[in-house]
Amino acid sequence: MTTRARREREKEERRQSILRAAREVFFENGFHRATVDNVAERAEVSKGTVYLYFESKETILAHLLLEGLGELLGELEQAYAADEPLAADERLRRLGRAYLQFFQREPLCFHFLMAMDRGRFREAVTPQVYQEVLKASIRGLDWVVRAIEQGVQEGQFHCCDARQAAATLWATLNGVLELMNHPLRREMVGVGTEVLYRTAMETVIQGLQATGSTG
Amino acid sequence: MTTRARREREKEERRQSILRAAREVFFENGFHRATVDNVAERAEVSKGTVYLYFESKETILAHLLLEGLGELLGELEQAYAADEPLAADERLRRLGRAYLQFFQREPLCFHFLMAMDRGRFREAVTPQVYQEVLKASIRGLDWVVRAIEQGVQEGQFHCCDARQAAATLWATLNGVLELMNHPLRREMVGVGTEVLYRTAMETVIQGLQATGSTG
DNA sequence: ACTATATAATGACTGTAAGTCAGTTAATGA
DNA sequence: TCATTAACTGACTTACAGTCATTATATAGT
Repeated sequence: MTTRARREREKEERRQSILRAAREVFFENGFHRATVDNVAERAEVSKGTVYLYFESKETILAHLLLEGLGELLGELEQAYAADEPLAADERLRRLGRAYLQFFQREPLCFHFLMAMDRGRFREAVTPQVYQEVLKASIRGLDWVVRAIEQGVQEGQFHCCDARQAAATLWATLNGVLELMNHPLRREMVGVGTEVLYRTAMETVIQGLQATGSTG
Repeated sequence: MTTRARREREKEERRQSILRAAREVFFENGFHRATVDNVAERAEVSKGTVYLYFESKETILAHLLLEGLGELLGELEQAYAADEPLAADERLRRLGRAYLQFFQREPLCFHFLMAMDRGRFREAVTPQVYQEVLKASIRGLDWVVRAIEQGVQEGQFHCCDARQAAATLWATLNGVLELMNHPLRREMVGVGTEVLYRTAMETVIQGLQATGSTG
């Protein structure tokens, strides 16, 4: 009975084609202007079918985010690893840059990641999906934690708690991305994303290197 | 013709009472679950009247945000000023704390401030209102810039561009607030808002104090 | 006091889009 | 071939933002 296997494969393909359609439609029109009917049309299925595969419009976006986070994790791993042995601060720079570049490339992911905790989304997405997103975030943060722990062992960093320090860096990068997301905000700071990113990164790294550091 | 003046005062009172009603309803049910009918009912007017005073549901929220930002600016001013002369780092700590406490007290404001740049809101709010929010943000940031400039002059801080450094601190605090906004994220970092705030603040301050600082 | 005019307020109505479900179609296996 | 199950459909329901023709109220002139 190999039919079962084929059936499942076909279902997975449908699912993927709906996700692909959604990615296109959400990207073209923005999430809130895109309709589920648009997605259904693009995927060449009926609206009912879309709801057979996903519980809500927000859930579709959540699964796009999960795909994206999987990719990001791979890129963070690559950034962490290196042919030659690396100093901890250099590892952090590489991780930070990978993070920044990923979300500049995938603005949908960033938007949803940031909006996930809020009203409409928090309610529309099942706890399982939410947990998966968190798990991915934690795995991402772990690369930063690891780099910082290396720095502490090598005597380059002086923070008490590597996880807190990692969270600080993470919060900073998110803040920078959020701040730089809109042209008017950018104007307000009077400097481009790249420059602010570098400033923020170096400031935090130097904070970690300072003796008597708190984190 | 003093009637004109009274008329205008009455209109302003209506407006305020709608805003008050909206604040209550949005706070109780969350913005996305609250309906404009709810707001109208609470304010004891019809829905049509609400739309006579505000262009959209989002615009109401935007005006609540503007009210809040006005308050925040006052508190930042208070935090900056002091009876005795203060060191720059202490000024930054006071500003940061005021910022944190304000948004912990007014989660609606924080949510909207963060969501403002995104789809639905960006489109629903007129450029004027958006500009006003930005102007308030800039005025807030200016206090931080001022404190950092003081630190540079006193030789405590070593950054090239005070505005960039201020933006870094600002981004960091926003990131911390965002991160700590949800219980599950908090669990992920394994530490409370207060502790992460302090870590982040001290890390950035030490980064500014480090010689050869970038920002 | 009476009436014309302007201003403010109303709520039934419209439009849109998410989400549902009774019914249809297609595939599988006996 | 036919019965059974799984997959799919799209017209329908529901909910809510936003509109606008109509009604009510206040003001000013006579």
